[in-house]
This record gives sequence, structure tokens and C-alpha cells, in this order.
Amino acid sequence: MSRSEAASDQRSRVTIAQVASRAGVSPTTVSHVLSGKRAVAVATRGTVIKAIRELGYRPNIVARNLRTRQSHMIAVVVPDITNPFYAVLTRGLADAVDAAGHGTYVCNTDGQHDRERKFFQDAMDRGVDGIVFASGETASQVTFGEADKQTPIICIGDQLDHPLCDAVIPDDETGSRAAASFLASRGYQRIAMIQGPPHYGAARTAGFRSAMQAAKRKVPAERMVRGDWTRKGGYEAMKALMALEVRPDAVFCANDLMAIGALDVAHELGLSVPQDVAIVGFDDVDAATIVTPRLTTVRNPAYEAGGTAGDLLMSRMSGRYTGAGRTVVLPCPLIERGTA
Amino acid sequence: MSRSEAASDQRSRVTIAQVASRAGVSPTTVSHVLSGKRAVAVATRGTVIKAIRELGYRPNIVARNLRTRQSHMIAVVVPDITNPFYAVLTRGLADAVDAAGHGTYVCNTDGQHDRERKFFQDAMDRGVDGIVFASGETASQVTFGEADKQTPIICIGDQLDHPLCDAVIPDDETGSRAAASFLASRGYQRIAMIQGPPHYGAARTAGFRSAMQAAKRKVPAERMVRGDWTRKGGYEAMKALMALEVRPDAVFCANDLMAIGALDVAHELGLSVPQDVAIVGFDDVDAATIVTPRLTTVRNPAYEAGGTAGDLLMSRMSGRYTGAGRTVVLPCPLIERGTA
DNA sequence: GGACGACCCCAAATCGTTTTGCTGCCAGAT
DNA sequence: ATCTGGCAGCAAAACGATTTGGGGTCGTCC
Repeated sequence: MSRSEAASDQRSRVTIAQVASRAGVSPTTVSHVLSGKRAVAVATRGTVIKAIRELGYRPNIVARNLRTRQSHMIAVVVPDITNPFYAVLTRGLADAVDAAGHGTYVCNTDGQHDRERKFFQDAMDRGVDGIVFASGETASQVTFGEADKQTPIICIGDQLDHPLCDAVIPDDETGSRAAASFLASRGYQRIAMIQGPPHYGAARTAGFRSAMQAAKRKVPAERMVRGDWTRKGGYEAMKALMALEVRPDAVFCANDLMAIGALDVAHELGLSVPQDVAIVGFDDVDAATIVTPRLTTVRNPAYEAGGTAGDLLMSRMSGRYTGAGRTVVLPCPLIERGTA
Repeated sequence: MSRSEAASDQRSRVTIAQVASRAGVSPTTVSHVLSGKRAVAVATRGTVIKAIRELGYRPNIVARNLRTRQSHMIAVVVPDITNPFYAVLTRGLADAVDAAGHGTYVCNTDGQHDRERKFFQDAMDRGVDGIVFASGETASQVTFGEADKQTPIICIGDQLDHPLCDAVIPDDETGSRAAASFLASRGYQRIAMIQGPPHYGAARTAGFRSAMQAAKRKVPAERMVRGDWTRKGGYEAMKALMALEVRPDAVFCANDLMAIGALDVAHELGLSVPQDVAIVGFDDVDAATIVTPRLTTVRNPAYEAGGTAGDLLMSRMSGRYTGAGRTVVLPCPLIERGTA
């Protein structure tokens, strides 16, 4: 009984040593045929490969990671994977690094600083080879231990004070400016904006303001309202706007979800879009083409952002690039559809 | 130069040995204060903790994983994180296991069997503590090595032939039946269905058929068409349906995306929903409430599925449960909105 | 014939933890 | 005075790979 138990009790996977002993060589040799780091005679290699196959050997990656000090895993920390923007970004990243054999470890922070810090530490301790940080614009809150400075970081949408940090930032300001001047060029006079919460999305507001100035449109304070990025928030902000003495005839929303909320209000009030009121969003999420009429918006290149983050990361991990932080900015083109 | 280099060259993080030497104790003791697995005198513990703090020591998780043979990481393999259903499921899982200190490693398979297998192996080799497999209904394609049988697996939406495999399956059939009988009870006569691709979503079709039989509605073959789960696929399927000699007056779609595509057709044809044609979907994705009119659909409890998958996994990982595969089925309630 | 390379392969150290025995030591009971 | 038993701490062996210095064996060229 205890014997048969022991026989079937191969609780641990087969190790490199077992392969070696079966092939009649040393573990070193097995390792070398696996990695190809040193030449091994073809005959020997054959024996080893045969043994590997017969035993069904698979290398223990954890052990390898410990020895080589790299995990072939990268962490992506986002506010919420449920948010399509971050889901797409994550996918872009995953696709970019997958071919090189890197896995992706995702962390949801809900935008809370302490969770950001926690996951950051966690990822570091787990020995990830790189981190892409897409958790809002609060990135600068994180501080680094000495040891953390070894690991490359990519920051999306913001800069970060770290020696090995590259940034990829969608050009929010130019995109917003394009949206706002488009509205002006269409002849809309009383253009309003639903911004993000205080301290967020400053670039989008800046782009809007700059376009208004260029188009010689005055924007009284009551036409600059705020939402919390959600559909509901947009709904309420739009309500406030529509309750104004002089109603805006166009509104630029800092993101699509809020624009959809604004659209809800228009429908509710029986306003026709874009005749009575024009609406432009930002992000170009899937839902933008689902709503009726389809939402005119600015495309936020999530997939590309994730992809270039992956590329930047890999260029550092491979040692191909070592140097100061790079910044790549991605264009955010205006997508004309039905709401403006 | 070389000296100062060596000084700043603390390439590796501080180890438990350094802490031990600074505190004047053995690594063993440090480990014990960290894990609490054995008592250590309060004075000693104080010294150790002080040393830890002064040095900024953080344990090397990779080394720990190697020794303890567990990674506190679980893998979730999904077709596409970009699909809201899987994003939500993943989030439910992450939230469930996060508190216990488990990270989540996500793999996108795009539903391709070879990628499923690849990621499965990859996850195993990386030493994850558990896997939740949500990649379609093709799960049964995967085969296991002897060693893989040690790791618990949760299968979502399907069963899997593995000794330690639990399943959580949304009750597609009952949900579909509810949707279809609802349609019948509303008096619709010529009820059609847009199914998933061949071999997929069989339960949803079965529920539909069973309800039709119970309601004594005949469903001629031309009223059972297929889409590929996408909006476009739904669009085309609906086109075919509307081109029929006798038009259906209601159509049940196997998922929301296809339902939205169907809705596109209705709008295009100037048909009013639900007067001219009723539409019911399945999944209750966010977009279901964005479309006009809002989509009547069956709720697919993604978040809960992820959460219970996490719970089942943890009960096994902790050793609290060891035993045959459990199956928990989650109800899929009908959500009445505007399209039926 | 000896020197010198090429070519293979191995032993042993290493990565940074956790986990066993095991050893002193001191207090209290016999 | 001896024994028992618990407490605190340490040394050393894992965990499963990679890496490096070195040592055979052979062939070739002076």
C-alpha cells in the first residue's frame, strides 16, 4: 500500500534531474539543450530530447525565474478592467508582448491611491519584468524604493518621476481642440462643456478653451459644468445645462459615457440631435456607435496605446534601449458621426 | 570608481540574510517573525522588525513561491478581455480572490484551441494555484498531463474532464425558456431565433425550443438562423429573417450583440420595435440599456460567475474542500425593458 | 612527440526563501 | 540532584532551475 502510494505519488512534476538521469547525462547538459546556450553533441541532444518527451518534462518556471531574475511577466495596473477603454488597452498590451512570451498580470485599483501603491509593490515583489501604469492621472502619487528603480515602467496618459519611465500619452488637448473648433465651424454659437471631476482631464478642458478662444466664442462660467465620467453624471450635468436661462446649442463632453448621459437628457426633453443641440464625446468607445444617432466623438487610441506601451517596455527589457525616459504622444482624431 | 559603483550597485534587493545579520539573528528567526509559524521572543521580534524597516526589506516572492510551491496567483483564460462579459467576469473573480492575496493572470485565447492549450500549459508551468477556464464551450478539448491534476480548475459554462474541476454554469436553458415563453405569452405568433454558430450555445437553443413546444408554436426551419455572436452577424441574420415570405413578429437572439444588430435592421427598415417586431437578447451587457428602445434581455450573471468561481477555487486551494467536482448553476433572470 | 585548440560534458555554486530537526537553557516538579 | 518540558534560536537541507570554471578526449599542425 505505502509502496504503491509512493509510486503514484509523483506529487511534484518531473525535474530536470530526472530527465538527466534517464538520459544518462548531467542536469547541466539538459539545461543546455533546452536553452541552446552552449553546444551539445547531436547524439546527446537526441537522447535528452527523447528523455524529455518520454517523461513529459516541463521546466519549472518559478525556479527559472528565481535563478534568472526575470519572470517574463508584466503587470498592468488600471482603474477597472470592466471599463472598455482599459480592457482594450490591456488587450493591445497583451497582444504586443505575448509573442515575446510575456504574460500579463492585471490589477484593478478603482483609482484609489492606496490600491495603486499596493499593487505596485505587489507587482514588484512578484518580480515582474515591467509595469504599465494606466491608473488615472494620479500616478505621480507613487513613490519608489531603491530597488524598484531597476524595473522599467510605462506610464499611460501621464508622466512619472522614475529613471526608467517612458510615457505614452494620447494627445487629449489637440483632440479636444479639434472637436471644439469643429463645433464652432459648424456655426454653433453657445457651446458648453461637461468636464471631468476637478483635477482630472485638464488637457481636454484646455483644448476646448483654446479652440473657443481661437473661434472667438465666449464661454461663460455656467456653461462649464462637471460630471464624474459616468453616464449618470453626464445626465445630471446635461440637465443643469438645459435648465439654463439661455440654453447651449452644443455641448462637448469630456468622455463618451457622459455624452451618452447627455443624449439621454436630449431624448427625454424631446430635443432633436443635432438640430436642437449638438453633442460631441471623447474616447470612441463601442457604445458610441450603438446610441442613436451615432455619437460624434474623438477617438482615444486605447489599443495602440497598450501596444506601444508594450513595445517600449520590451525595448527596455531586452536592453535594446537604455536611456532617459521617452515620450510618445498618440493622435486623437475626430470621428464625425451623427450628433454634431 | 569601482568601489562607489559597488556601493550603489545594490542590484539585488535586500535579502532576508541581510536583515538577519543586521538584527544579529539567523535567517530562520527572521522568517519566523515574518510568517508567525513559530514563536519568537518579543524582544527579538522587535529587533528584527526594526531591521526590516530600516533596510526596507521586502520578501522575494519568487523565492518563496519556489519553496512553498504556491504562487498566490490564479489564471483566468478567456476568449477576449475586450468582450464586456468576460471583463466583468474577470473583475468578479479578481474581487473575490484579491482579499486573500491572490493575483490574477489573464490570457486571451480568441477561442482558438491551440491558444487555449498554450495558455493552459503556460499557466501550469508558471505554478498558478488555480485556473478558471472561461474560454467558450470548447474546454473539453484540453488534455492534462499527470502533474496538472494537482491544480484545481474551475470551468465556467461547461464541464471538463478533470478530477479537481468544479463548474459554474449560468442556467442558459432556463433563461432562454423564460425569454421565449415570455414572447409567447405576449401573444407573438411567428417567433424566430438567431442562434450562435454551429456547436455553440446549444443550451440557449434548447431552452427556446422547449418553450416553443410548450406554447404550441411551430418553428419552421427558416426561422432558425445563425449569427457569429457579433453585431454584424446579428445584422445579417436579421436581414435574412426580414426577407422571409412571412415575416417573424418576434425574434429571440442568443446574445445581446446580435440583438443589437437585429435592432439596427429594424431601424433601417423603419419597423417600430416592439410593435412591428419584438426583440429579446441574452447577456444583459451595458449596451443593452444604451440602445433605443432599451433591450429586453436575459441577464447572464458574469460578475457572480467570476465571484463564485473564485470562492470555489479558494475553498480547494485552502484545502477546506477536497472532493469530487461540484457544479453550481446560476439563474439567468429575464429583464423586461422596451423591445418586447 | 608535444603543443594547442575544439568540442563536450560535469560538478558545484547560486538565486532567496521556508522548513526541519536539534541544541541550549531555564523553571518547576519529583 | 535529577528529570521533564517548553521556549528560542540556529544550522542545514530543501525547492528546481541556470551558470561558470574546469577537465577529459580527440584531432591537427608544427
